[in-house]
This record gives sequence, C-alpha cells and structure tokens, in this order.
Amino acid sequence: MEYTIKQAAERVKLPASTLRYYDKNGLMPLLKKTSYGTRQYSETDIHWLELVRCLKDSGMPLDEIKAFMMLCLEGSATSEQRREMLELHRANIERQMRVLTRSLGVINYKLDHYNEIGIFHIDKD
Amino acid sequence: MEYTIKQAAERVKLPASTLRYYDKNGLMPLLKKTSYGTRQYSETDIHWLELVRCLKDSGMPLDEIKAFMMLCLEGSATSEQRREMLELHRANIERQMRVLTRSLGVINYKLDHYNEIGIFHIDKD
DNA sequence: TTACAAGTTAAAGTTAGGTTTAAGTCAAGC
DNA sequence: GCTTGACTTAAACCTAACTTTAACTTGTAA
Repeated sequence: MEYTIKQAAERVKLPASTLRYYDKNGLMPLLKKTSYGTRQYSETDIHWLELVRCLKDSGMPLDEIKAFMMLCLEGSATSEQRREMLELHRANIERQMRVLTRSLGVINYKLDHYNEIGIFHIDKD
Repeated sequence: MEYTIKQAAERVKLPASTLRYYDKNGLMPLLKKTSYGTRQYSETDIHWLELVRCLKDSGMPLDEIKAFMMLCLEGSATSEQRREMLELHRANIERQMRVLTRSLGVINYKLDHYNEIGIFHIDKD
C-alpha cells in the first residue's frame, strides 16, 4: 500500500509541509515519486518516518538523524557505528530525564510550599 | 554578598552574554546597577536565576518565565495564578518524561536487536 | 599617563526547525 | 473544455534563544 503525502502526514501526525521539508533535507533518500512528481510513501517510508519522529522527539537533531539514515543505506558494514550513535543517544535521553526529574522535584517542592509566596520568598521557600 | 556578571555567570553556569540577554528581556526586574552602570547580582538574584535555569531546562519558554516573574512582583494576590502556572508546567514536564520514556523503549529495543540491521530492516526489527 | 581588563550598549548575525507564499502542473468530474 | 483540488517547487519568512561585533566607559596597576 502506498500513501499520498496527505495520508502519510495523517499517519505519522506531522504536517505535509514538514514531510516535504524532511524530504528536501535528505531524510528520505529512498522515497519514490510518480512519473509526474508526486511523492509516494510506502509502508517502509512510514516506518522510517515513525523512527524519525521518535528520534526527533527525544532530542536528536535532524542532521544526526540524516547521518544515521545515510549509514543505514551503506548496509551492515556500518552497523557498529550506528549502534554507537544509538548508545550515545540513549545516554542523552537518560541525561534529559535526569534534568527533568530534578526540575520536577523543584516544582513539586514549590507547589507543596505555595502559601503566600512572593518574589521576596524566592530564596527562602 | 554581591557578584559581578562574570561571577554570577560562573555560579549559575550560564555565559555572561546570556545573563545580559535575560536582563534586557525583562527577566531580572529587580537587578541593581552601580552608579556607573555595571550589574550587581545579589544572592536573591542568583537564586532567581537558578529557578530560571530550572524552568528553562524543563522547557518553559522565557516569555512564560518572565510572566511568572511579573506575577511574583505583584505579591500574594497572584499566588493562585502562579500556582496554576506551576501546575501546568509540572504536567508538561510529566508529558515530556512520557515521550522520553517511550523513545527510550524504542531505542533499547533497537539496541537489543542490533545484529546486521540495515535500511531494509527498518520495518522488521 | 598609559595601557589593560572588565564592564556597558545597540544592532546585527546565527541556528534549528520549520511554515508560508507564489506560481505552476496534473487528473478527474461536470 | 473548464474548474477544482491535490500535488509540485523555490524562495521568503518566522520564532526562540542566544551570540557576536563594534564602539564606548571605567577602575586599577605599572
């Protein structure tokens, strides 16, 4: 089954303009077009887009996602390199989670002690 | 104890240019300057900056942080409004953590099954 | 008193990740 | 055969959050 850009956009919950932007920036090197130029998203393309969303939503820059894609294209010779990228990214996600957990602790503390707090209490509560 | 911008920058681990930027954009309405114009960071300013970092690092836009600051200046009349802001922000942090957890699961799954994966395996592993 | 370090400003430049616009192509329904 | 709707492109525009630059002032040390 193949999808138009609009259908693909609905499936991965990104605007069509974003899908065009990703394609233009080399994130979809395998994407096919019909003879008169419209993009045709295959199931594989959709799955790749879902991975792109997952990586992007967890803070990987598009540049890096593209680099990962390029390594995929080069086949199994690059699998060790790709594993390393994912491991670095995992560490990065874990770091982000620690930052969020720490901030959440501060917010929760503030909320627990939030009776008549003003600017002059910033350093005391 | 008062700090120069450089000392404050070191304490809160932000570049001095960022501290100037924050001041210029109204995030530091209580910051004092010496008679010849250099910024003087008090302990209270430092604590406020630490809260700014905490909010910013957990994804609150500077606009909103500034709005929060302004409410603080208005005193206890706005405490309910500030509590609401913090509660919305807490919910936002929790949402971010769910996104990260979900992505982490995908990455971990990929890493666990990472033997000879290429582009053509994107949809199968 | 001269030079240096540290501060100041306004304004311009940067980066990431898009979105919007303008002008055009194509196939189908009426 | 004409309009409509979905697609295309290149290029311009946008926003957040800074950073850099250029020109300037000020206090301190030699």
